[in-house]
Amino acid sequence: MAFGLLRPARRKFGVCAKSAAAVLLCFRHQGRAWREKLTKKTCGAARVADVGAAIELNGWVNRRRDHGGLIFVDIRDHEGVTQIVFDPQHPAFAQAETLRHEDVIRVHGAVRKRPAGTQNAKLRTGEVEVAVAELFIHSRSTVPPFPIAGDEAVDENLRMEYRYLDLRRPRLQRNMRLRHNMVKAIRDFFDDRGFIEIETPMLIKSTPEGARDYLVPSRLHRGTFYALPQSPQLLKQILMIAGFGRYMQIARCMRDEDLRADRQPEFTQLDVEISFCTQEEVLELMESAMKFAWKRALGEEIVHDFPRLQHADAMQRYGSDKPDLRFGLELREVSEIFASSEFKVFRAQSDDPKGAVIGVRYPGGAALSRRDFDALTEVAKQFGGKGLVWIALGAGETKSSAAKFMTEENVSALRSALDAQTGDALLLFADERSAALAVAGKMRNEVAERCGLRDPQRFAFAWVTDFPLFERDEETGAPTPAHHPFTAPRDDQWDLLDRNPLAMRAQHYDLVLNGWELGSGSIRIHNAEFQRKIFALLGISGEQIEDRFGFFLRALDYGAPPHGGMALGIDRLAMIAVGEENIRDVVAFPKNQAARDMMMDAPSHVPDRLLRELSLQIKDETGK
RNA sequence: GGCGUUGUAGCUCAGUUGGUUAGAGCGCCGCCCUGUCACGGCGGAGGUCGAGGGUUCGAGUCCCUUCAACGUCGCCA
Repeated sequence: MAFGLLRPARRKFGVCAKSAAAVLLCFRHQGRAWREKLTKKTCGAARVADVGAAIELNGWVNRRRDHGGLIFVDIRDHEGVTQIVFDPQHPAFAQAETLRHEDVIRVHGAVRKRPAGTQNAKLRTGEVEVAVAELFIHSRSTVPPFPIAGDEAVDENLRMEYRYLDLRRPRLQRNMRLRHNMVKAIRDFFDDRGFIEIETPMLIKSTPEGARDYLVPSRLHRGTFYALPQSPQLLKQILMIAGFGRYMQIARCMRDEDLRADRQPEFTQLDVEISFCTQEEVLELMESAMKFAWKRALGEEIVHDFPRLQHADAMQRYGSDKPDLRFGLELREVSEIFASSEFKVFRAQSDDPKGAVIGVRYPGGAALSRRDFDALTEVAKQFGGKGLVWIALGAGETKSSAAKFMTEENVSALRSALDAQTGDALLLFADERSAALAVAGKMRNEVAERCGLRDPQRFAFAWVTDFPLFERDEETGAPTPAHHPFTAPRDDQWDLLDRNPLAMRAQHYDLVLNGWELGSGSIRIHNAEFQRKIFALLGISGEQIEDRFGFFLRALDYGAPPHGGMALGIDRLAMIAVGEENIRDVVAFPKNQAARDMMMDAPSHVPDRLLRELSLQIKDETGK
């Protein structure tokens, strides 16, 4: 153990009198002229054209190759890696022998061409190297808990606890840079088109609907709370009323809900709002913004218009309001095939107008074993299904979990309905129509995943339009907003509000990318009277309306322009663009699944003094 | 809150039907090495097998409880 203590202590004072003397010696040797020509460069900069130049490099020790008589060190910074060479005759050699991973150094030296045959094509700087004249050690690193130089898999616990080290690694360096480029492109795009970025407050009023609010207790008004914004929705509408016309913001939003791979409690939205606009204008603008960002940040030209699907159409064809259009495998309703079937479960759904039998094709699925299909059935149950019936269209024979009930006519009708070929399998789901579509839609994605059809290098954007204005609350049966209560219905449908609100279509649109919902937008209600009617329909009393939304309704009373806009999840956008499957990999300091910051260890207890100032008292930490 | 996966050296992992002293690669430490670039060679240190309990002559391995991370359902207007 004594040795273990001695060693770091010695290294900590590595910049000793002896090496300082060596530095002086070095400068005397090189002469003043050389020193004056010294230019500072990044570690990704040196090229053959720089040969002979005197340069300064600062960075981390990425790798060290000690040949005893000759030491190579790869020095790394945000721009790249350069090989530096220590010659045994040089005074800095002894110091170079003490360098370890992640030590931070500065070197002065001469760029020189590498000897023939020793160039490294993997490095941008690989044709040259720097012959070190002087070494200065800015700081030493203890041995990192995981390797920094590569991108090998590391436990998420460790990565988040040592986030600054994880961020040093190539993958997150690349991800954060690409995210920046994308956001920069978006800002430039909107700036060019006359939008201005306006910041909206983080401390706002809690409004009842939607996600759970993060609350901030007020010291000056004890017993009351600010809420952190779930989105700047009402503020941006008020900015339209305030006459700003074209607003955008890269806005932080907070929602206190459970996390997922694509959800963090705080996240970033591209928030856009425009006065005097139509839905069509918003779609065209946002589509152009995406194309511009893709070109600038990824160098990829998206030439085709984004496909547009009506909500009902998306549900019927893909069983989802965020269909993944990288592949086909459309769902087909095959209810009528079972109209006179012996198969009671399917016939019941076929006969019931609310029921349906939905089929999905599984390319090459006939090769699956019974056991595989059993496992697939379990997956279907996890997706909320009652199960599934499978038909394997083998070359020799057709097998099925419902072979007893399946006639040859049934099979051939299904086969043609689903455009299936020999070697495919068919998966059938019978349930209430919306439930059957939902399960089949999830299974469609699952099948595509298994067939390798979800290529992360492909980007399939799509618009989903004509959402219903309201959905039926599953518990109470009452109408509840499909989007939010400020969404305008189609202009020709206001008369339905009193008669049949659930039939109303909204001027509401979603942008979808590779099966992820990137964001939603709508044309908003700009008439206080209509807005009051919507609140009333949602069962909010007059008193509550005044208490929660009074400020907003008053604003609407002073001449509100027609307006609409959209909000896009920047984190998700970046995640998909860089090909990650987890949002944490495009966020510098993410929270874990339990919403903890593992690096800072937040949230944490606070001193009683702070609580007293806020008139707060913790009653029971277990929350029971 | 429910369900699932994972947890063995600093890291990534292996560990057979329960059986002697728990292994490998990388990293780390020491010595050697003048053209490497995942440098190489020789030697060495390093383990609460997530934690607790149980079954057993004997548990990394079987059972129960629990903790953590991740995924997912609920939730996310």
